[in-house]
Amino acid sequence: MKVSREQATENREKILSAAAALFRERGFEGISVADLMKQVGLTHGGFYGHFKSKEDLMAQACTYAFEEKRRAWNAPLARKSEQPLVDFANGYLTKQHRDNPDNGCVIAALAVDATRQGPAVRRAVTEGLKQQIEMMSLMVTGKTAAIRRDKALAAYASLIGALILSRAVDESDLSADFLRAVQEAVIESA
Amino acid sequence: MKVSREQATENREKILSAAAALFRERGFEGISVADLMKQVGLTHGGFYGHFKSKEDLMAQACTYAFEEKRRAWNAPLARKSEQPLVDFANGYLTKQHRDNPDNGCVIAALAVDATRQGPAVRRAVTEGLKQQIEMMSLMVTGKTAAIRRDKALAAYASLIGALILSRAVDESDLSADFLRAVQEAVIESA
DNA sequence: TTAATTATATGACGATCATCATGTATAATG
DNA sequence: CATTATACATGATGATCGTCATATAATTAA
Repeated sequence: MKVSREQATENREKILSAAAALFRERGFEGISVADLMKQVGLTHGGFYGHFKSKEDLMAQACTYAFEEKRRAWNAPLARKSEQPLVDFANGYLTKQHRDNPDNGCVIAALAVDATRQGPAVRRAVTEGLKQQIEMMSLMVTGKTAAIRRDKALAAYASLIGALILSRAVDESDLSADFLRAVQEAVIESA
Repeated sequence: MKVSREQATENREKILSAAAALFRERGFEGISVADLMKQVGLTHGGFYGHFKSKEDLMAQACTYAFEEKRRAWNAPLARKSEQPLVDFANGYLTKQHRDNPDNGCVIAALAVDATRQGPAVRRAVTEGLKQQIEMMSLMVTGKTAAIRRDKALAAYASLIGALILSRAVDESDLSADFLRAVQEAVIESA
């Protein structure tokens, strides 16, 4: 059955959106092409009309998810907060974010997975990460751009580390401690 | 073919050791039972004489790897270094460590994977992580034990974050920058 | 309206996987 | 030495996977 050109474009977008969520939630290998298409309401065969391969989708879904998050995370800068980094960290290191990876940070959810994927995925992840770092460079203070960049690199490593650890442990107190301890460390360093 | 009881124990140990390395290198799903056994020089059938399931092996391999690393990473404390945290970070944030995950930090390699595994794996990872945090609490300074623990939590998040990011990106300059920036941040905070 | 195009559905392919049943040769036991 | 126990080998099972060939039906173009 064919579908209007408009509908087809919408379907493609739905696949991307569902993949961006499911990959973050379950990892790249945690969702099959068939299951993904089922979630979108299509059958598996149609997938290859939209994407060259599953790996092609992985890369595009990462880029899609990065763009999706960029606007939301730029809020502290957009509203010209006095302490944008602290605001950003406060939003990033929440239980809400920890418990909803499907709508969360691409890096925290998929960076390790991406290490084991092909060049296209690595490329997409690196580009998204670099844009994140650029954004965070605007949130820190420092005499030179190089100093600000280093601060951003270190701060981002802290944030994704804390989120990953808070997700990995099976003790809720310890999980919360990671979020809080790094939040306080960010505040202190600001 | 049967094998001496001693040889069987040795084989079990070899499976654990190989799994601890291969899981860290490729992720839990990145190595099959058959391939793992081949690396050890055995066939896949014998596996289930040693382990209840692959997930059982995952959990045991994590515990094995944690113990393997504990001694090495305790060195700065054992030699009563003046700045044990800095020494530890200097060893942790190296290209050598980045490029050899199979012999490296269990958490940096498998924490995200573990999030998607069953209770046994989560348990093993949480226990290993807690011991790491305890060790790092002895490397930092602070008035109370609670303060030292918070410092250790934050420092560890930074370290694993930096290592994960340095492994994920496909630009060697950026990769090195993550290692260096966090190294400097640790030195500064000490 | 007719013809060409194409988005999706159906079904199949070969590969890979975890797991298990069974066979076999050797160690352990007496 | 004879018997039993068992560690491992072989091979099979059913499930799942990515991918593709083909069919179908509806849109688009003429």
